[in-house]
Amino acid sequence: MEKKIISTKQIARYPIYLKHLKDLKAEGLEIVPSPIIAELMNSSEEQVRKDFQAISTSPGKPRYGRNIDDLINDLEVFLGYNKLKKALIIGVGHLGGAYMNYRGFASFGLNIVCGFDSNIEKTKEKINDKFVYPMDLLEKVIKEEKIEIAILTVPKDYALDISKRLVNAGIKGIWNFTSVDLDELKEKVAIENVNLASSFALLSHKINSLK
Amino acid sequence: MEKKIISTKQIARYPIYLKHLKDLKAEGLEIVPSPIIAELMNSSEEQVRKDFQAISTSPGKPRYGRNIDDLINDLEVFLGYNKLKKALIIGVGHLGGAYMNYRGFASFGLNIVCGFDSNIEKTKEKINDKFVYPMDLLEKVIKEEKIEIAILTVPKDYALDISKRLVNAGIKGIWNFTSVDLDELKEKVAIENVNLASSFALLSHKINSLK
DNA sequence: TAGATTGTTAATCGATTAACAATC
DNA sequence: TAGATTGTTAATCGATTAACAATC
Repeated sequence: MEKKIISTKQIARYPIYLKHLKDLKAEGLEIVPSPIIAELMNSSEEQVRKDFQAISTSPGKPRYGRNIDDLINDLEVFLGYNKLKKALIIGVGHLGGAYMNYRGFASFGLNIVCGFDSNIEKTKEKINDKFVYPMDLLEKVIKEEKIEIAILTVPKDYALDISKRLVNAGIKGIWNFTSVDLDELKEKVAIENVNLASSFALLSHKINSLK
Repeated sequence: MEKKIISTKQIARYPIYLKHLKDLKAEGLEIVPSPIIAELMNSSEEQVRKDFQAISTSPGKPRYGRNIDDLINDLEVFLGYNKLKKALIIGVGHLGGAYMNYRGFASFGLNIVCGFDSNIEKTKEKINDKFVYPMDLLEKVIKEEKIEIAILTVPKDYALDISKRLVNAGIKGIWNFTSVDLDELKEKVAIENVNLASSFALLSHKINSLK
């Protein structure tokens, strides 16, 4: 089987497909034709078909569409939701604390093992049943627990130094919620930036366009 | 002057340019040539020039580059950071609460006026000096305070109904942190989605590619 | 069979990259 | 003047959209 090249735009769409498919399944649907999905995605049936072809293990059936269970399974396998991954949260401030409590990560197969914070006061009580450790235990915990992913929610002055420690300790991916540029590490670790400033710029521009 | 078409990708880049330019200014730089910026952005000098040309009010100078203060000012005007905009946070849970406390919004020109929550207990004390009001005051506050932007951090079952109320009350833009599809409202209001599932899918894919 | 939906191949569109003349 | 950087125009690249034959 030939491996298809999958663009970042496609990858960003797959979780949205999955959400819609689960909704349709909950409504009792068993077979989904691409025009139905295109409608929900505000896209075209051609794009839906190409996207599904790229990740599906079985072909669609002309005149019917695709089996919804197969498709959900293919998407979950592609997205890795079926494989459990251990993660930790670095910086248990307002945002980090919110993510300690967020239940939605479990649906990605993401298991938040614990948090880390440089403030000793924060390490004195559990959040959502998870320990918050002091920073000097970082390397030890990553290695012993075989943690793969770090959710980075620290103040920006600490972001780069801590990221280097994460890489050296064996972290495979950094989900970067700071505004700091970590690109110098991207040969050694997967980095995904969540940039509120970019997102807000898009909102502003849309507001101005609507006027 | 002819208006240039600016793509969403460009718009997402502008806040990142601004950050780098402010860093360079802090280091004492007064003139920036595009190769320097391209290096920081991990992009090409051609792209940098095109991006700046699209939003700048003055041309660059061959052999010198561009004046850093002019550029910062042009970017801030384009991004609307110089215009104060009132916003409110709907749903003061973990994430909404974190955003009530987040200081970074001020740099976008965003003034978080207050929060709203359906839980009466939450309305009894201020967060970061801001009131949390019960939901039945929503329309009144939006109109009296002339609020433009809503930051939506409610549980997903409430997202669509509340969004309709926001639109009817005159909100211009919804920054949607829920996983709910609000596209049916997009003719009436600007909507920008922050989708953690898509972002995480990109991280996972990068991790798998590095292996 | 007829027709809806599939998958493939070709055309279009848009963004990035390259080439190069203009200029301080 | 020489040369670095600009802005413009052309070429390339990639993703989306369109066209259409295949098929259940």
